Formats: sequence, structure tokens, C-alpha cells
Amino acid sequence: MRMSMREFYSITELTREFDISTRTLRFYEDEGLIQPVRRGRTRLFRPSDRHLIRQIMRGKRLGFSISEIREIVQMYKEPPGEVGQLKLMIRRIDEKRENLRQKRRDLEETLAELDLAEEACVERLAELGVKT
Amino acid sequence: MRMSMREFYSITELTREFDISTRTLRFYEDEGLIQPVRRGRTRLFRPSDRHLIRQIMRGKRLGFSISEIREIVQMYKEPPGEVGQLKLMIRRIDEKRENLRQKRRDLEETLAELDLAEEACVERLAELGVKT
DNA sequence: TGAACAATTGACTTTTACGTAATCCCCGAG
DNA sequence: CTCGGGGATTACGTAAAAGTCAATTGTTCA
Repeated sequence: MRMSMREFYSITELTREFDISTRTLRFYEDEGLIQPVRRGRTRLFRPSDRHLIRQIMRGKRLGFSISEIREIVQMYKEPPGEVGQLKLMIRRIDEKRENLRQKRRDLEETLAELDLAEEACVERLAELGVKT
Repeated sequence: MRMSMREFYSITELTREFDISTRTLRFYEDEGLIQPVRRGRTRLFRPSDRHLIRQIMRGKRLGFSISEIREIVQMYKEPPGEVGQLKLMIRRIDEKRENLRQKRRDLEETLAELDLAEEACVERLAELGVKT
């Protein structure tokens, strides 16, 4: 049935939802990350555009540049039809995954060190006779 | 014993080890991230500076800005002596950890989608009669 | 219909994180 | 000595990713 699946979102709706500016969304369109349709000159964002924006924001939070994000969203799309292209795509996906696994290691290490730092603070507080 | 623990590293040694430029290391010093000692005007990097650089690079890979990295390395240092400062520090550590956990969720989601994308490619290859 | 409001476009500005000379100092080898 | 290499400083340049501002152009609804 897919009720309540809206057909279009306005640009300001999405800026509010994702807490970004219209300038940013237009910038992403210029960069070819999203292609909202138009009614006259006004942009109409489909659910698929919205989903893409969600993925873009995720990429941003992970510190990827626009061009890296462009590469990643390419990977999510329909696989190419030609064998060479497919193999290339698979290799690039593997590279990205390796990249992400490195980030995960970095992340775990950082979290571990922050845990230690917090422990040290709590201990210090205890020494000063403060109840946590 | 701590044999083979060198006392100092030169700037070019570290640029080679971390694959960054001297400009970058001087920039980090200007930004207050590292404080190598000096012999005359020449910078001498201690093992602790080297360790800090390692942490900085980790922060970079995770997409943190210089000021975020500055905040993080503050947290690794000795806990402050005053109760108010300690409590503040603990709150900030918690915030960073929440931030990192968000990154981890983003990371897992991205990895999962890349897995799907790769599967799709492999399937497509199989359809085309290519043996993986 | 006409004022208010939402969107668009284009140009210019800003911030971050360095890159890139240009020039100078110091030191050890030949 | 002297010169070549490593290091320092100063200052200007730049690419990425938007922010900001101005001038217009629809759009709506009282």
C-alpha cells in the first residue's frame, strides 16, 4: 500500500529535517550528488533524493569529502552492465571497505583512550572526596 | 630497561614516518597540538610528541577538525585538579564518546550497504557467466 | 489583486588546512 | 673556506565546502 509515502518534499522541509541550508542542497545538486526534479524552476525532492541526502550526511559525519561521497553513492546504484566495469567497481568497493575498517580501528582505539581518560577523571574526583 | 627508546626525532624523520610535510608539523605546532623542544631554533621531537602525532593522524582519518583534535588530546592529558574542571571534563568526554558512537553507527551502516552493493555486482557478474 | 512569502540564481566572502616560494641560518665534508 | 643539505621563518596562495547577500521571480490566499 505504501501509504503516507509522500511524493515530494520542498527544499526547506529538507533543510529543516537535516539541519543544513538551501545553499548546501543546491551545492550538492551542482556537484551532481542529487538530481531533484523541477516544477518550473522550483526543486521537488523525491523520497529517493531524501534517502540520498541521508547517505550524504552519513558520509559527511564520517569525514568523507564530496568526491569520496560521490564515489560511494555511485556504488549503491545499479551495478554496471559491462564485465570490466563490474570488476573495477568490485575492486573500488573493496578499497572503500578497507578504508572504513581502518576508520573503525581508529574509532575503537579512540574510544578506548577516552574510556581511560574518563576513568582517570573519576578516580581523581574520588580522591578529592567527591561522590559520583 | 626501555632500550632503543630514542630520545629525539628530527622533523624530517617524522614527516617520512607519517607521510606528511614539515609544513604540516609546523602548522600543528602553531595550532598548539604539539610542543617539540628546541636546540637553538631546530625542533627536537620527543617520543611523546611522536605519540601525539600518531593520535592526531588518527583524528584526521576520523574526519575531526584541528580544533576537535585539540579538544580530544586535551582529554588524554592529566586530569585537571579542580572539581568543577573535572566534572566539565567528564561531560565533554561523554559528548565525544557519543559523537564517536554515532560515527560507529554510520560506519556500520555504510559497510552494510557496501556489502550489498558488492553482492549485487558479483551476482551480475555471475549472470554474465563470469566465474569469480 | 496585491502584499507577503518561498525559491532561484549569481556573485562574492569566509574558513580550514595546509602548499609554495623566497630567504636565511647552521653545520659537517671535502 | 665553501657549499650542499637540513632546518627555520615569513608571507602569500589555494582548494574544498559552504555562508552571505542581492536581485529576481514565482506563488498564495485574504
